[in-house]
Amino acid sequence: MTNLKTLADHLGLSQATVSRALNGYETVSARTRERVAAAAQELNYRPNTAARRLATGRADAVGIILTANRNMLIDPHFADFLAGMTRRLAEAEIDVVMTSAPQDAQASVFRRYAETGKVDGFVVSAPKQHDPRVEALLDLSFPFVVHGQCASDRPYSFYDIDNYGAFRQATDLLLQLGHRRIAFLNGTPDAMFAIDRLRAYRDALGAAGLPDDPRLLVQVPMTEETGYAEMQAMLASDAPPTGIICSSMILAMGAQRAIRDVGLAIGRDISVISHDDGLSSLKTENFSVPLTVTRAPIRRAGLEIADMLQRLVAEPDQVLRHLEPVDLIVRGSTAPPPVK
Amino acid sequence: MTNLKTLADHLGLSQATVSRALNGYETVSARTRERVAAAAQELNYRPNTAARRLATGRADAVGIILTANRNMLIDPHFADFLAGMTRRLAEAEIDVVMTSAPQDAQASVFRRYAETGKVDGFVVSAPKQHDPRVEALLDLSFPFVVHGQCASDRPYSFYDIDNYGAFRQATDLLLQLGHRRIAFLNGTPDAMFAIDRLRAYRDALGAAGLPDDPRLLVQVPMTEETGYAEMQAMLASDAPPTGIICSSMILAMGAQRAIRDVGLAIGRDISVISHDDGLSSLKTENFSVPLTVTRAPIRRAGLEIADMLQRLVAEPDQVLRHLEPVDLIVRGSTAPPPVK
DNA sequence: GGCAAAAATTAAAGCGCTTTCAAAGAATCG
DNA sequence: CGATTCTTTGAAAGCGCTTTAATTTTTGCC
Repeated sequence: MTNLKTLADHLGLSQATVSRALNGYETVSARTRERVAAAAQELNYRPNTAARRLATGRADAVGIILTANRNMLIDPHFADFLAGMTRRLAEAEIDVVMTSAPQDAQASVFRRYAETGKVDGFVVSAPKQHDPRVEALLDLSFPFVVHGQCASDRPYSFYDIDNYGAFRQATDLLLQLGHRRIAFLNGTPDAMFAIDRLRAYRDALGAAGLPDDPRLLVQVPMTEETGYAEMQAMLASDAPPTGIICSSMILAMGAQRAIRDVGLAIGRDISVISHDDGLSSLKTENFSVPLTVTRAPIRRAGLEIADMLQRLVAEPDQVLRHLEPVDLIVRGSTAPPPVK
Repeated sequence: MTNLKTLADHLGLSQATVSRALNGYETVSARTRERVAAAAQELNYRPNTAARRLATGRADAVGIILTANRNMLIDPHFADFLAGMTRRLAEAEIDVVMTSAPQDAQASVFRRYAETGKVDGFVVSAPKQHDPRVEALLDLSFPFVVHGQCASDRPYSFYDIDNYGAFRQATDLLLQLGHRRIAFLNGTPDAMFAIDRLRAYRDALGAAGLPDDPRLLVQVPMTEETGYAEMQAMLASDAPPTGIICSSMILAMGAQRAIRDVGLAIGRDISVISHDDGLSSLKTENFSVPLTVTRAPIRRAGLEIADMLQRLVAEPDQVLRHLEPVDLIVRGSTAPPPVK
């Protein structure tokens, strides 16, 4: 394994010059720079990462900490997001360092990774309303971007989609079509996005002068199974909804199955709107009836957060906020409620 | 940020002693060790990762390189695997370093990561039959574990499930039940596992004296959509299969949808067997008829590979091979073919 | 040709840790 | 009690790179 010294000796130059030549400094003559590049190639020289990190203080890496047991990675949303982010960071030769820690150890692991210099920045995924990870990183004033939002007194950088706007629009659409019994199949309210979406749903109903019926609000883990079970239960009740809004495609898939099971037709007997994160593994085409969706590709979040993180690492004392607008795409799954 | 020097000065000890105390060397007196531990706690000392790496030569990290564009991460199999591996490695304080590179640059990126000392080992996912990544790592004699197998002249470490055995069993089961038109919905034959499985399928048919009908063999990307489309096509043909074997649950989901669409009943009109990787997001319970499966939880692969990698890093000159047996679990989706 | 300024190069310090080798102190023993 | 061994600590040399400050070489100009 050739190191800088070997390479420098081979060239009859000092390590300093060789280092600068390889890092593209202008103070090195063009001729030397070429010679060095050629020799580096020939001797297959690769600068040692640890040494460079120690010297520069940069890790050229960002961290992601998975929650052990509650595996985010399994969540297709997260996988899609991570894939996008990793790809973008790779372009800048920045690694993604991943580890796993149980819920209650998260904040301290974040701190350790920051303090040992393993990474230059973090992305905080799936924030809770009051998130200790965010507070810990703020205390350290360590660069990080939250994917989503939380409720902190202090300013912090985040990328989020306009959850409120999206679900307000969705609910309003069903209201305008004449629906009065609109159900909401949401994620569990520990996640901030679920809280924002619920607020939008309630505001819309309130503005239309409708009470909100607790039987029409379901906040559950976003799996196909629960979507199926909850939809089934609602359809079996005295006063089933004529329209339903789902917080994710996965839930919508379950709901769709329940609806089909009882022989109802989506877009005729019952209207369905889902939020669509544009998951590559779950296209809207999968649904027999094209779905009306609020759409915000999650992959874009990965790309954008990669960029934000880089800017933040370069210049730590700024606060970056990005609120991505969400489109409402109206397709065949929404229609006026059937006349009784 | 307190460093070793500060801590040592604070204690009135040398850096050497403090370092040894923190790393649990026996040559340090118990009393000193405690004092040091207390002071480290108090001053919130964290050893700098880069410095430690430079000094020890270990990175305490293993690498994963995603293929840009063809995103493995999206594949729920891969996500499940990675989650398991990351968790296990985290127990040993080993990081997972992820990056992304286009197909044709993969081997060279592997090399760079090995040569710069960014990681101590690799896991090679989704191996092709002739895989340049494996050859590159063998050339470097760098520790790595292949998740799956490939065809190399040289010995290498791998973890694989017994694909041949599993699909031989599955095919034999259908044959024993009396099926004669058995279809195989496989992944694309660039992946080694698909090749092994196809061989098993063909051997089983051959041993039963059956010709293999090319119309019953489909090798496609493993998505729900293609599963649906291909099953639909087969069912619409002159001589539809009475039994079908699917290489993944995702394909089986698509097939199931196609079968249901034409009004057939799984386990009565048509038998279905799928391989089940035990994905946490896709339980066999999702299927209206409990599925007969060849089962090998992919999460176990993550755990086992994490262990193998650690052993390999500790002692590089060994070759580890693990062939995980696969269970055939017979449930309601298989039955004798319907009598005409 | 001589001198100042600019360009190119180098020596050496430093990043923060581990580890070898040496030294000092304590304990053992004849 | 001095010689010997064992235990504990310390000084200092790396690990392989970057970068500051100093030095040498070139260039430009009168």
